[in-house]
Amino acid sequence: MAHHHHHSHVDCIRLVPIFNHLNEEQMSLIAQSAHEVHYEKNALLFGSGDKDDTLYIVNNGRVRIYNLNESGREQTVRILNPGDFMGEVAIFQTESYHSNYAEAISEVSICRIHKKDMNDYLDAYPEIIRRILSDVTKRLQVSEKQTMQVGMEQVESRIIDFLSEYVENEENHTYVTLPMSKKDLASYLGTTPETISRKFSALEEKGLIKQHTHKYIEIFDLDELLFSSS
Amino acid sequence: MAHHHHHSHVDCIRLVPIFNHLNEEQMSLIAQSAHEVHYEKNALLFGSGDKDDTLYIVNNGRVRIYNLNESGREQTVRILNPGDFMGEVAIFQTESYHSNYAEAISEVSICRIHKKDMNDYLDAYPEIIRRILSDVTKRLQVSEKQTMQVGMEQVESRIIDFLSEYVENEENHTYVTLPMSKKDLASYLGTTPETISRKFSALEEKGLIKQHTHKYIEIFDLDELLFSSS
DNA sequence: CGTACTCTTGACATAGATCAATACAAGTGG
DNA sequence: CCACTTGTATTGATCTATGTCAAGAGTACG
Repeated sequence: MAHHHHHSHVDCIRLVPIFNHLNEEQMSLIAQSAHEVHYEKNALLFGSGDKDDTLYIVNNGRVRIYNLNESGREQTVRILNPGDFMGEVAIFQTESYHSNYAEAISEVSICRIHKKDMNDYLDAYPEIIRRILSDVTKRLQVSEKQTMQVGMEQVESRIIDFLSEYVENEENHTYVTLPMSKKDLASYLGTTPETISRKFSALEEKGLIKQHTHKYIEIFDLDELLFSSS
Repeated sequence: MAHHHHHSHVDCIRLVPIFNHLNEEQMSLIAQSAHEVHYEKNALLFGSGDKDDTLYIVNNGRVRIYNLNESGREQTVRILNPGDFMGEVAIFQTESYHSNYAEAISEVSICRIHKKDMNDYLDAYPEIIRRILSDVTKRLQVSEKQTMQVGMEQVESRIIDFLSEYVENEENHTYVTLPMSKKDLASYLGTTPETISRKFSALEEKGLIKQHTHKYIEIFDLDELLFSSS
């Protein structure tokens, strides 16, 4: 399922915000203790309750983190892109158990660094831990916002808010390329695919957006769209 | 509204998990740069968007952190007890703005430490930042769990889950003393006071709990209660 | 002891979940 | 490169949990 490569220099260290302030020499030292691992699409990298003591850094591809409730519904927590890391729960707390699930949503290459090694680097280069803290703090902020949205806002507002975070502009076209399937978007926004589908259709009927393909959505008037949600 | 005291030794440093591994001398050094501030019940310590660059440590009393959505509904994010800290968003990220609201839910005394001073201590005593990271990581985990619950679970399950985290035992009595008003509980669980009220009544009718006072709730059979939610 | 919350209960409205059937898209193997 | 299979997306019909509005009861506090 997962197959291993060994390089003397592992590229991913160089790309990652938590390490890229280091010099070449320092980075290649760290790289030596990192294992590169590949996963195919849909592979489960780890599950809730798994004992583990490595930090995962995404080198290539995308990973989805989610939780399961008792009735088996999934709540997507976040999507990791290259340069993002995960598994810090297992590293920075005394109990080394994962609290959620990580799934490859494309072919993925990952660098894994052991807790023990990581601790050495944290001691040697204190800037690393500051960057990690900054990242985790940011994520806490995002997570708290997501909690509020999921608990208090109508689905339509959540969608609009989500879209507004992914808008791009190009020669007076405003559009969004959804970073995940609508199924996963539903899970991220705490609703069902059916409801997502209906709400997108509703926005389209109101003339606010146009769905060119399932993932490519044109936005006619962003301000009006934002206004309509409040 | 808030009145200031100056002590050469500020007690709160001693009590706080992120500092209490330091020796007396180190703690009193830090204490010297900490300001103790008192707030009365219902005072707002800070609001979303406020520029600020201090870390807040709760010395006495309880503080509620919440967010507001556009329609003015509050989502309670967490309740701080003595020893807990907040405001790390403003400290550990480059932009020094609060992203949520903090309100005293009792009379409160707080220690405030400036970003600049804090950074010095982080450099001098690296263990502090590790403890902070561990705390923030833990909170991220809790927040992600809360997101899932608010998004995916029925209100009754959320209540039961909440109760199960606060159960105490005493001479074959199982009970919960609610750490906040039902109004605030509603906000924490992403619902309304009315719904909370109804669900508690429903649990009582099913013979699973008995509400002796508004905040003191006896639980007859915890296992059965937990079972009934799944 | 009365003013002001918080809490409870009722009646009613509705957003969104669920179930089911069909259409679309993408990936696979011949 | 085209059938075929599998998963994703859409749309409709129905059901239900929970929100909203309103009125009364309980509690706490000055």
